[in-house]
Amino acid sequence: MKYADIILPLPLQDCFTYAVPTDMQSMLQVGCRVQVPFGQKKVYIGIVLRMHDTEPVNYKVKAIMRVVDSSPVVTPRQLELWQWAAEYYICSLGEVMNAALPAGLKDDSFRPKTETLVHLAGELHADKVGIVLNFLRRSKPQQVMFETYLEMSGFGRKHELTPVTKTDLMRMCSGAAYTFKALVDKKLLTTSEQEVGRLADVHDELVPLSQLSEAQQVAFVTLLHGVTSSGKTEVYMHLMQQVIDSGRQVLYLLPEIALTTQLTDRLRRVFGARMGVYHSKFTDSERVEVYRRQLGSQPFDIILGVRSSVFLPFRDLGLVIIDEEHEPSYKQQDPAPRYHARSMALVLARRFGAKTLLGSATPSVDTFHMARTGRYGYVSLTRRYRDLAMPQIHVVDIRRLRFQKRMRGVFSQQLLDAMGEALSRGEQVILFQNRRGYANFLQCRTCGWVPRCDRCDVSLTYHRLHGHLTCHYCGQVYQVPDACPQCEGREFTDVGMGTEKVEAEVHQHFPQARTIRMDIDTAHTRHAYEQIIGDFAARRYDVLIGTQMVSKGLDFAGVSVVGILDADTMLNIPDFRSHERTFQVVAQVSGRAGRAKQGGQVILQTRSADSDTIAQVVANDYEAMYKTESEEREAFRYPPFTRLINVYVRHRDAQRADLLAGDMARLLRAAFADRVLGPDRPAVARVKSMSVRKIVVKLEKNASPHTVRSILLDLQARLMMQPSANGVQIYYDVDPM
DNA sequence: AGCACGCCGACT
DNA sequence: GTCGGCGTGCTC
Repeated sequence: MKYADIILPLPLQDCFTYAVPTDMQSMLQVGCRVQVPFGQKKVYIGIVLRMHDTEPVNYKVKAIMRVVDSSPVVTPRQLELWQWAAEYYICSLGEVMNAALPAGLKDDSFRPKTETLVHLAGELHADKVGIVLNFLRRSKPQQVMFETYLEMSGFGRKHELTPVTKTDLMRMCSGAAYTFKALVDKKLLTTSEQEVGRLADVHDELVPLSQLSEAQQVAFVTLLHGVTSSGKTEVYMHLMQQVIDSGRQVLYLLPEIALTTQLTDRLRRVFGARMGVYHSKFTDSERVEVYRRQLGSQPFDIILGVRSSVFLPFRDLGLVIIDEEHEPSYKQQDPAPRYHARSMALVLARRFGAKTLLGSATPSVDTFHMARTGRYGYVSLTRRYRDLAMPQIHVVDIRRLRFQKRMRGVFSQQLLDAMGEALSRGEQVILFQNRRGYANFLQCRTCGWVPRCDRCDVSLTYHRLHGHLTCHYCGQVYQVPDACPQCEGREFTDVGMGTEKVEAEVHQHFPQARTIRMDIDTAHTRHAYEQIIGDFAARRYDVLIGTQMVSKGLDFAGVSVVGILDADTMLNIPDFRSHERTFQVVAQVSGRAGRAKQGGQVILQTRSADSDTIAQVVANDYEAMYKTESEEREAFRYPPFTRLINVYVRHRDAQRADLLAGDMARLLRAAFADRVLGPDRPAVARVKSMSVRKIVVKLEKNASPHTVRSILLDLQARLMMQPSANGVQIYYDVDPM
């Protein structure tokens, strides 16, 4: 075993082969981290993928500098999953490594957290302490600190002194660091370092699970289609208990935004310290600790985590729960690997022979299709927990109202009336508007000019609060121009409406109402997000105005009215899933109403009042939505009847992007015939100064991912051989969302 | 992804 | 005459 193939955390297709120095040969194992030189001066931490004796030809191998681990940090099972992901999502193993390992395992920066313990110097006998105190008389701070230490350690009261941490000591006597140092220098106190975990200790008392209804007992495998509040979490907890009792592990996946303290606390009360939480908002060191703990002999029985927790090491996984399985945020968008945690979790579960449970009130058409065609089991929980009434949805045709000039800003009279009544009864209101900012964009009154981003093909969003314009694609901030660059006009109108403008209009109609906004601008951190939710739940606000964020499983007992200001923004997105999305979002947002005792009402404003989707949402008829959607998708060959791969061609120069995308499409057509669509300009055709073109490939469901990958990479290589292909970037999005 | 090598504009 | 712009090509 003189050579090792190493995965480096880079977007490079191949592994790199290094020589294993003789002294390392006995200790090196597949899955261990190694430190290797790369290029002229770079040093990387890589993962051993394979060990062998085949001497590479054509280049001189470099040697491994250091073996970081004495035992693997990536198990053979994980490596298999990495390879599956790289193949299926057409990316490099290095990119998968980047997604799979917390940063602390990639850059060698992780140090176990230690704390300093303070002890009485060994040679200092009890009878000498009085002398010492006398001796310290001249320095009051030193005397105080020493006395504090004696007090805290139980000196004179106990035989065995209690360990005192330096942090606690300093806090108790509010002493200075140099005072402490003086005591150590005088050999009165000594210190030692002790490793401590960052993971908070949990000693909660565990509450037994309540008896489950009959329907819940049946739900063991498969798609759990349960309306909001039907008690899905109870079912999950019951199954989790069974699985951990049998000694196997559970992975409970949640979309980022749904991982709230509410849910964590609830699970924590039942499972206590047997559950670990893996969340991107935790510090990297905390994530490293969870990761390492899963490798060790005492792993958590349950991992509650977000997308990336599918990459954690598991010893014996018995159950995977994918909650809110329809959530698009399970799909990683930008840096490769563009993986879908739901698909990865299904693969992971299959490899372990673990049961999988997909839960949603509004399942994805893809998952529902699998259930309908008998490949997944199906359990429906139709009764709302404690038989809460489903909210009533009233559709308001704002197209007609606008035509009749009967809209009052963003509000219909009907919505204003409902809000007014609710507020006067002391109830709360949620307004949903899937757009941040104040106005959608600004427009010159005279010539119609619209400020756009320099680097992206989008109009800029006006944020009145900060008085500036931002690009929601690259984040670039712009000042509002004094005059229109086209006609020198000085007046601008704001077109469209975002959450900020909605809030301003609420103030106009209800000056006394206390309002709060929730979108990425106001809830950028987990803390800010939970603060808003907490404040609203505690009734410190009357009206919550938000984007998608407000739709996620939050329980607000005081809400009786939900207003959806403009359902069309979602409905008209040019994407084959836009109707499914609209149904899901409206259903989820509506679920926020009627948690109150008397059942709430939803006012849905739309310009497409006669569309099928709106009718289906109003009737709460998921099956009808599924039927329309699946017929349409079967006819036009979209998922779940095909598998899509988006091929993106990117170039600094727009014309070259067009040209090369055309070339790529021709190559693709030669291989995949009429399964190829495009090239097209995506909705945003230029991002960060790069022009983007999109080609869609629709493949049969049974097409081998391996074959598809090799064909695509082969075509890509052929494209890159053209001299004109200089500077082009090709990337793939498999199963795009 | 980095980083070095390499060939063309504004400066001590 | 150089310093440095970022185009292009390689990294075991």
